[in-house]
Amino acid sequence: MTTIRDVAKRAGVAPITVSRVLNRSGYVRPETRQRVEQAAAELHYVPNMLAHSFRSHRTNTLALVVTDITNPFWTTVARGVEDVASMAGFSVFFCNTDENETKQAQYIAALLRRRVDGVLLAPAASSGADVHALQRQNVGVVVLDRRVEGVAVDTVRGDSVDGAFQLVRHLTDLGHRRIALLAGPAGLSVSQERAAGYERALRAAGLPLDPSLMHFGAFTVASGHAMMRALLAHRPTAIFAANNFIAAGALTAMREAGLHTPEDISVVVFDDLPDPYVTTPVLTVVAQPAYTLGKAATERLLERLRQPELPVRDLVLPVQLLVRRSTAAPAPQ
Amino acid sequence: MTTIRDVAKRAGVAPITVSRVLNRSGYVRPETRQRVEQAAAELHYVPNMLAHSFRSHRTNTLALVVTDITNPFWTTVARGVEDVASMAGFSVFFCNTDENETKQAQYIAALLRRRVDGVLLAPAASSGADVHALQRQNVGVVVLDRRVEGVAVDTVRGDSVDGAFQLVRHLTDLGHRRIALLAGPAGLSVSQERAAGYERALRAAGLPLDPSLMHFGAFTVASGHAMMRALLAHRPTAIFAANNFIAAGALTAMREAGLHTPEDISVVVFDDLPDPYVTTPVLTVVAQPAYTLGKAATERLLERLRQPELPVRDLVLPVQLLVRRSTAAPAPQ
DNA sequence: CTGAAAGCGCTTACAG
DNA sequence: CTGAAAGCGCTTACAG
Repeated sequence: MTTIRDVAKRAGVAPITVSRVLNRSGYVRPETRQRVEQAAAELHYVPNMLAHSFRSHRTNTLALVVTDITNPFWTTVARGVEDVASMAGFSVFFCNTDENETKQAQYIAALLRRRVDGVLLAPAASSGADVHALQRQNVGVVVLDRRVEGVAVDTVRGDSVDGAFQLVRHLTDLGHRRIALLAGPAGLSVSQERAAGYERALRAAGLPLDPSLMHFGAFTVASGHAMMRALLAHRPTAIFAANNFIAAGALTAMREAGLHTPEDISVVVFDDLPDPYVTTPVLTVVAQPAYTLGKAATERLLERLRQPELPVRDLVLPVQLLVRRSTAAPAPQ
Repeated sequence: MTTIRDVAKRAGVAPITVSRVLNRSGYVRPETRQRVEQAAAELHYVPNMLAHSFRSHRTNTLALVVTDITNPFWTTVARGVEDVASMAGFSVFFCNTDENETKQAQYIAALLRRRVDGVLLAPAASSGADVHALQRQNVGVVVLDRRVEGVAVDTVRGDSVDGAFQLVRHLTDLGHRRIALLAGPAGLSVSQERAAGYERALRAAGLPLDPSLMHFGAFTVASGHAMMRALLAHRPTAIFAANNFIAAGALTAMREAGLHTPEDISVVVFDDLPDPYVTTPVLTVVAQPAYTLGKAATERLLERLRQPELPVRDLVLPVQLLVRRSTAAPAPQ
């Protein structure tokens, strides 16, 4: 394996000069630079980034920790992250926690051992412990999609309260009075905020909160299915699903019960499903700018790596209501 | 930052003994082991994996290079990879090439600098150059989904010829005679093999090959849309889409032209769309065992890292035909 | 603009 | 079962 010393020898310079050329650090005479570059090329020199990182305390590595890599929302976020990172010369570890705190803690521990420069974290729980562990070791952190308690940390997320409010107001405007909420885990800020938007819209329409219509579960197809089944006896005329996978499960449960949308029950959803999956978009949704979210979060993280003293910022991105034919006025009683 | 020396000092042993305890390498007296473990815990010692990797020439890192992280097929493969890798103590870099050879070469170069132990590669082109570059530096390689020319390398993939044959035979059995092929890039083995299965099924039914019904493009929604538009003038009664995204584009083009499936045109597709996206599965598809594919490929890679002299193997996984209501007999002329 | 020396934090290769 | 010495391939911190 050829090393920086071999290159230096062939170019007739000291190793440190080769290092300066390769990293564009410090001044090198153009003539010298060229000799070094030629020597490196001739020897097919492959820099050992491990040695570089070990010595310089910089790995040029980020990690993206998400809760479900199977969800197109996160896949799209991942593309935004990947594009910005690779453009800046960073590689990205992807970690999938399945909304599991233990898995998350294990990943964070592994990332600390690997000395990643920064982490983009979609937290599986609202505890700030893992974020704190990272910050204590000087790892940059940006929290995605959800908020975390007890630590000062950059956050980039969509506007859950407003998105939920818009969706549910659309239903109340259509005349619905029995609107159910199918939310994610009760402990997550996104669930709470989407529930808050739901409640605000009901109040604005002068409707009472009915606890039998409000369900918390998980952001999965299975949970959406289970919540919808439990709900059917309470005869809602419309449902608000707090994410796309919950909606998918709920729709399956409706179909199994012989119910159609919007004739029997109107459906609105937080999070769109991208193009390839739905050739005919049906669901009324609030679309989050997922790619932009990944991009903005990564840019913020890189910024923070350059300037660690930057004041913490909570960036809330606007969401967009897309009305489609899954909603209609309720059937007359 | 506490180091292995600090731990050694506190435990009253030499650094190498700490190393042996932490890596479970070599014999250590249980008593000594315990003292070391306690010291490490008390000091909140975080091993520096960079130093470890640098010295031992082992990074415990893999990379998964795919062509489109947005496609649920690859997402599911990724889960299989991630699960096996993390269980074995490996972290995974995810790289997305967008079927772009240049991007792929850049990623491979970066992975070489990072000294990953192994790479799972879904090649963007049939050239074996990048595989060869990895092998030359003693990086383990398993090729996914597609074959590559001119190098001996492990391969794990679905049975494209048979899957295509089954789908198209299903159409010929229904009585279709004008069956179109919407394939991916002409240069990829998957495209060629799916075209070969298509041709074999037509021959088996005594049908001629009609070049005006055979189109090659890309594995994208846009390409499927464009190919379908070009095709409409030729009045096929059925189409075989070589992947799910091509099908999605084709269906949109059909809808824009006022055509329905299966009344106007029957549709069969290589690759399923997973649960959440289609509450009512409609398309007749061949489903690949994507999770198993990722799992099997990663297991094979880890095996090869342990035994580099293993003979090369081409593992072809069976696929499964799922008949659904996107297919019917052609309308009488 | 360039270089000699030291050292990052581990593991390898011996030795006992 | 345990340890002293050397070294992995770079960059840091000086020096000139």
